[in-house]
Amino acid sequence: MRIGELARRTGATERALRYYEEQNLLKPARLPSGYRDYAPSDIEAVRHVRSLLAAGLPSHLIAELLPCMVDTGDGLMPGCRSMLEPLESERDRLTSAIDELTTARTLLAALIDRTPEDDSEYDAWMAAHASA
DNA sequence: CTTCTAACA
DNA sequence: TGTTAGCA
Repeated sequence: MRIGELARRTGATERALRYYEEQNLLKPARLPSGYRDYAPSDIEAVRHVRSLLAAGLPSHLIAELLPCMVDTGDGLMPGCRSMLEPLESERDRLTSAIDELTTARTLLAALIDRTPEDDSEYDAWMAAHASA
C-alpha cells in the first residue's frame, strides 16, 4: 500500500510516515513510480512506533526494537536479548514518569473538589482565616 | 488526484 | 510537525 492508505489506516500523517523512514523506523520498498510501497505489517509497526515515540523512547531504540517484535505475540525474537537492558531502563523511566503524573493529577483533583461552585462562602472563609 | 523532495513569513 | 512549491 502507498503512503496515503497507511496514513488513513494508522492515523499518522504522511509527513510523520516519511519522517519515520528517515529515522530508520520503517523501510518501505519503492514502486517503479518512486512512490513508497508499505507492507501490510507496517500498519502494526506504525502503531508501535507512535506509542513508543509518544512514551518518549528514542527513535534509535525503537528502530532496533521493531524487528525484534516482528511475528511474536509476546517475547522478543531470538537474538534480541541485548535489548533487555535498555528496555528495562525505559520501563523504569516510564514508571517514574507515571508516578509524577499521578501526583500532579491528585493535586489538581483535590483543588478542583475543594473549590465551591461560587464565591458565596467567601466571607465565611475570610472570617475563619482572619489573623489580626 | 496522489506522491515526491526540499525548504521555511 | 505543518505547510507549501514545483514535478512526475
